[in-house]
Amino acid sequence: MARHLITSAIPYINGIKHLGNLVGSQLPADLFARFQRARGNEVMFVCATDEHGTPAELAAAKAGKPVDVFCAEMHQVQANIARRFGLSFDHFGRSSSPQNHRLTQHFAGKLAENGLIAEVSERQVYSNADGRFLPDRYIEGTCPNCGYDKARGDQCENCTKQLDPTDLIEPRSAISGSTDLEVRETKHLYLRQSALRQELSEWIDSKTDWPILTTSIAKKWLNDGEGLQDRGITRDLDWGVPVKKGDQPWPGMEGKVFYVWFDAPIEYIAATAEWADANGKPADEWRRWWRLDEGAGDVRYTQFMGKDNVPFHTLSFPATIIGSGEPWKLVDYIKSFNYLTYDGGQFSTSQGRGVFQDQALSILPADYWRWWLLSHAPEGSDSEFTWENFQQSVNKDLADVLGNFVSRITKFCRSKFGETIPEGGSYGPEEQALVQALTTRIRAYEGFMEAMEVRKAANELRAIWVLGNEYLQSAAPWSTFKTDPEKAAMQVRLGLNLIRLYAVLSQPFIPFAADSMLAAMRTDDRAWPDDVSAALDTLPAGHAFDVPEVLFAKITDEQRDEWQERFKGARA
RNA sequence: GGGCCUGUAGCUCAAUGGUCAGAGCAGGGCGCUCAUAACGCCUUGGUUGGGGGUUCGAGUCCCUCCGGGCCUACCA
Repeated sequence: MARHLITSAIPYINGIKHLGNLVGSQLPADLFARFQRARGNEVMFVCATDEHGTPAELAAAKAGKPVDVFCAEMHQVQANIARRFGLSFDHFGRSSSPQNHRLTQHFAGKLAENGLIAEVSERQVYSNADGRFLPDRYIEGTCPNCGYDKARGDQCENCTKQLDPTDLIEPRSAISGSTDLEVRETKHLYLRQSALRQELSEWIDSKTDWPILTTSIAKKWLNDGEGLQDRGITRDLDWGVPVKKGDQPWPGMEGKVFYVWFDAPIEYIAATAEWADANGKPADEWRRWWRLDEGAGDVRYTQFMGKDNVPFHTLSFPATIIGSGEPWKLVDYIKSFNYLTYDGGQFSTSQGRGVFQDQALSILPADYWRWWLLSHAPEGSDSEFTWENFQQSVNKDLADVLGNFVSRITKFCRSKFGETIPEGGSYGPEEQALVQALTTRIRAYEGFMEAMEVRKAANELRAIWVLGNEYLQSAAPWSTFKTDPEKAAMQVRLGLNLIRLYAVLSQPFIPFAADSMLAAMRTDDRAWPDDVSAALDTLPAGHAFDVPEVLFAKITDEQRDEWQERFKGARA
């Protein structure tokens, strides 16, 4: 039995995410996790909220709440949304957990022991009015290059010139607008990634099967300019993991915390530890997923993320792990995604453009979104959400092809044989051909799922559904019933068994509908169809079932128009 | 500016350098009547963004131009 460790990029805490965040990491990760479990493999699927950093502090302040309270609340909100989308995390943790504090401090201590931490004294902008150091992009002013008056300290959005905050004319805090700024000396820890460049480079070069999107971004950072640069891993903030060297104080670093991007990936490990603690399991239960010397030798580790996360997962986090000198599990495969765009533009949290996760769930069941998003996953390039496409795809694939199949066969059986699987008859050539066609397509489906070819897997699954309609059309039990009721009984029995088969195969994509289908067939047999012929004998003659409610109601033109209007911008 | 990705049917996408560039949707025709006016079969539709080159052979490799997107290290 294979063992799969699966992590999804951890969503930031500062608000409810839009659909792009869902399709870029959590949803495909869930698809893969569900598939591997369905195949009988052992799976550890973890995710968490990413809770540290300046934006979290500012969002909390805006909400008028202490940051820890704000994060605890938002964690619950996000956990609830994730549950309602059917995201099957074994644990949904928090990067602010005590487990992550300990592990982050542990890694920093090991890196320091190995000479991979440098203490650097630098000058940063401090805002007296805000009482905090300001990250470059939180400083605004007039661009010295083009005169644009809302240039940010890292770059001018108008002329795209790279800037240093001290270049700005009349700089002010982007938070309060205060011009009472000063440059202060402050000391920070840097992770000496440059010292690990060769090792990282060879490691990346060995990953020849990774998506181009993943490796090209990594190589750019490794080779651009002077090569991989060291990265500051501490910040002058109140909220975060206090800087410590293992469990010891770090002289000179009092009052500082680790940089969010240092502790966030470590949360993958910590979330697994949180899982063990939450379930009353001893530490070796989680360590067997992460420590090569404690049982993780046969684990395959797959990460899912949007392309913006790639540098941290291909370089910074591996540098942390390799640099620790300890046998922690490195990622085996990184599946990265492009962006989902909304009606020709970007989803925008600030402008309320596009559909947010809570809104999506408030208008349609999760499976509608799961199906559309996964079958249109932005694998090769960015993909676009439009209401027309969404309505068309969902109505056709889910309502017409799958839902109507379930409806027509169950209702036909009820009217001719009652709500019990009918007896009699045996397979002819048509049924043999169907089994053969199903087998071919199911094997292809497995291959695509194994390879995380999400769109291709969706296409194949849809083609499997279509086979059911093709069979019914040519078998025509409504005709055979008139001349040969036994044959019609066999055809109907096969059709009803297809519903269970489809539920099992479709469950990674549309888990809620799959559950409804199994419930209607009054079975909980989720055995994977390694033998298709046997799988179609699962429900025997005499087995009672229910005609289910409409599985997928269609999206009407009126609904589509209303939603299009409602979500075009300026969130209520 | 630099780097990377991308451009294939009206739309969304496929195609280890090798038959006539294929699917789904949309459009058109026919069939069926079990079904959510659903399903099935057939079918229209292409100078693969433009131009040049390498090759026996290019959607695929090279050069160049045009369009779209992303990244560029203190947002995460």
